[in-house]
Amino acid sequence: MPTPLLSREAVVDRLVAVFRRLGYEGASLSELSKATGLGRSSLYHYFPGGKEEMANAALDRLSEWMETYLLTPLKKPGTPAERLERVLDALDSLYAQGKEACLLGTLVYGGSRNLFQPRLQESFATWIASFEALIVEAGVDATIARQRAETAVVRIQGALTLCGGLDDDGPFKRVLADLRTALLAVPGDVSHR
Amino acid sequence: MPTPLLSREAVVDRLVAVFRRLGYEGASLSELSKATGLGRSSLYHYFPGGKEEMANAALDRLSEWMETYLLTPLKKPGTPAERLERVLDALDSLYAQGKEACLLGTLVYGGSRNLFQPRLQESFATWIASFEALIVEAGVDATIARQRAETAVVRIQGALTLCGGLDDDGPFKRVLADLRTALLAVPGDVSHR
DNA sequence: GACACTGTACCGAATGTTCGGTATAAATGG
DNA sequence: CCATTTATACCGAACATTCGGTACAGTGTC
Repeated sequence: MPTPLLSREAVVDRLVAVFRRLGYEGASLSELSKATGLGRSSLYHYFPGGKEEMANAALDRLSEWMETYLLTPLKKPGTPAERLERVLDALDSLYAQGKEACLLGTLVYGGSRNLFQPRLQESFATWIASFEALIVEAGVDATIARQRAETAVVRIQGALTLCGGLDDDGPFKRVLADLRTALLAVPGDVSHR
Repeated sequence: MPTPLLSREAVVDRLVAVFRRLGYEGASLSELSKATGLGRSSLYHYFPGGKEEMANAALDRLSEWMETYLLTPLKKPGTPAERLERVLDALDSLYAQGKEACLLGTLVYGGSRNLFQPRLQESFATWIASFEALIVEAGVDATIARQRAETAVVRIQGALTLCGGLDDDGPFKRVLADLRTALLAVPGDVSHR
């Protein structure tokens, strides 16, 4: 076969970008075609299931990302604090310092949430769970760790919403900075939750 | 002239509901028509500017709501704690205990954000400002009050995103419960931010 | 020649929007 | 008090466009 101009991975990356920016309903085939440089037929060659399969491929890509940058760091060497640092750096770059939206958020809002909800559910759950594991490992009580992990994801998501609405990446930067110091704070110190 | 079946206010309320549920692109005229009981052309009688004007009417309605339930309570009698209680109750019911999405969030995600961004910006800003005023009044330092107010809105928005993704209203309930006790905590106590 | 891929043309359905027209109720005028 | 006008509320049907999706005839590589 001719060398593809774009690897499948690269194609999916561009799909992800469009879905993040425009949402599921807003991401028309024309837009997806323009963004990938592929004609309609080529898109349907790679994704016979059409737009829905493209969105699922985008979600696959995100799961892959989470595997790499959230779950794997749990098993890597280093203190919990060091590994948290790496995770937050990865999130910072994933969301372009608060300037780009979250694919999960994009799919949560928008009329086709039900199409993807099982996957959204799973993604959010493993996200929280990975934070939780890290916090527990830092010596925090399991119950507190659990709610602290949820709060962390809540704050990141909320910050992204606010950044989009305010057209200002301040909230995201502040949340991330705070999480860096607050997420692993030890039991004696009650200054964070 | 004929008696209207629905007051304009009632019509807008139903439009709001559809936009919240489906987003701007997802809210088709057929859907808006079905929800209001008005034919497509009748909708254009009320909103000559079409779908965009309908969404703006929805945003007007939200501004009205904020005026009533966020800004007015600032000037009402009662301790800051009492007034905060009322504000959070109002938010709890606005979002149906976490089961319904935020119109602002819905418009932030979705490809037509730029159409509404000035209004989104203003809404988020006054929301934060109203919290801030309440916190300051409770005797908290202005700088801390500011960031605490932002965090509160961040957490509410994030919780709503998570509730949608997880199909579970737990996060919203927990955030609201925490805000009830944490938002006005006095300077000596550093247990919240 | 088999295979992976792509461009073109096309489909039915749905999109947002507009037009022509009807029904009703209040206001107007005698 | 009645007839006529006028303003409003609404609908059905059609508008052009775009939607997601398909059929097919290639093209270029192994």
